[in-house]
Amino acid sequence: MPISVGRAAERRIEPALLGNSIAEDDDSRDGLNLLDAIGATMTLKRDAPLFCEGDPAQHYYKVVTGAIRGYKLLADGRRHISDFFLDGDFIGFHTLATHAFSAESVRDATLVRYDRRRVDALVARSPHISKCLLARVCTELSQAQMRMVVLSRMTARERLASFLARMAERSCGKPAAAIALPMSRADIGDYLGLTTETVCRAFAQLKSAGIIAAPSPHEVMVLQPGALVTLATGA
Amino acid sequence: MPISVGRAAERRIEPALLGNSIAEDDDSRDGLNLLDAIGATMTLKRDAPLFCEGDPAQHYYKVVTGAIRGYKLLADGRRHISDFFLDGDFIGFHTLATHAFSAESVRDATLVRYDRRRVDALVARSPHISKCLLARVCTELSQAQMRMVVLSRMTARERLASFLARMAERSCGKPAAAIALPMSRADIGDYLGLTTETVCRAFAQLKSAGIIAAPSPHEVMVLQPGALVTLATGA
DNA sequence: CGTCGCGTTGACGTTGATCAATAGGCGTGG
DNA sequence: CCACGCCTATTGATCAACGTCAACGCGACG
Repeated sequence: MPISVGRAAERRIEPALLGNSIAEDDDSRDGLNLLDAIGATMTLKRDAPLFCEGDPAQHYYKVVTGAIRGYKLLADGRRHISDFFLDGDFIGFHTLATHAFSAESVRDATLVRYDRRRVDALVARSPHISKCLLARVCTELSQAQMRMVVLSRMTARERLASFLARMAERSCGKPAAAIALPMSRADIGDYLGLTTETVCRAFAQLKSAGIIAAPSPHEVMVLQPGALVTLATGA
Repeated sequence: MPISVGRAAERRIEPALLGNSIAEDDDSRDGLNLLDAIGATMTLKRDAPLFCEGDPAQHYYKVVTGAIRGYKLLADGRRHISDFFLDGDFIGFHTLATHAFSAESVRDATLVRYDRRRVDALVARSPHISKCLLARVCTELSQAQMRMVVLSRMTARERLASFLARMAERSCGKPAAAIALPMSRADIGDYLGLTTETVCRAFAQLKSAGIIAAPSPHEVMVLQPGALVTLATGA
């Protein structure tokens, strides 16, 4: 979720190509931050559930610290991780009546919880927030389509590269600094449609190619960002 | 792809818990049908392009007859079909400034084309349409997450079963009637993350298991709907 | 100090991809 | 109407990527 840095709140509304329905220079983060007033802080222990697929959705959430995994299970236990939610990410704003996936914490986490009815009331009253919300959901849909390409057509090495490129992009604090990977190899595997072992081997391949270095299993340094992106985009 | 009920239900939006942000009633299709007044009919020859990924989005579309495939390409030509759009489907309502995927016709098609600015103006003036739109995009996102499970964790046979179950659900005219499959085996493969040959073999497996019958390569009859759904849901 | 959980590596099996050949439908042109 | 050619579907044979099973190392924690 590449959240572009938002602009000042007061922004001219362009009736241009996008008309009024979707904001192009999306300051949806700022828009949704207006919700903070009605949020309540909560904490979650490692591996603790946040909600389950199919549960009626009563709340929205924002991650403050820690990491949450959203996942879906097949009847026989096969798991797919829909998304990792890290610092600053919103969870659940695209849910309809019930949650479309389960969510639990990867590690100890603190969240802000928003009462759904109060948020919805706020959204209904503010066209600006409403636009931000729609733009955010559209962006997520577009990203989901990109992930489908990864899952359906990329090799293990390319999948891992695309995952690491996304993580690097997110933690864009310092360039050549180590990226934190809070999740386990099994989590990464379930996110990429691979097994733990294949993820390990893909890590080994990227390391021996000199593209990344891994001071520890949960830290990665990108040595050749260009090569990583090339792999990640399937060139 | 919700394998359960009919097409109307798929588009239905639950009233509960949605507060004011999302439709209270289930007529998102009706809501968007209000747009018909500003649409213009057009036709497209087989394999003709409708728009390309990255192009500025000037129009929205609705399929009247025929079939459209939306797809994304990797640099080296690997293709993933994001979705097939069949009779009655809307295309592009979740696009931001530019198209997130390319689209071309699977066979001769007729569409309704909507000018984007006029639609957006309409959306901006009508909270009802706006709610329908948001609900629709949320539903699509949820379906995309289901497809990711299919692509990341299911076998070839299960993937094909899930595709056929979706097609059966869509053409829910007569129960035991033949389902039309307008697209080629290669298209189905690119939709499911498989090769043409593997799709053929999966068809052969489902046929020899007595789950389906295929009067012709582009028609399928579901003989055991229960078995198909069981496979499709990964039980 | 022992155990447990996770990561890593190795050996081997299986699924689906690749390569290749054949068959069938359909349109075109004779 | 028939012959030809092209495109797609199908099937077979082989290959490779990834999954499975297993062993081991290492750090955390009791």
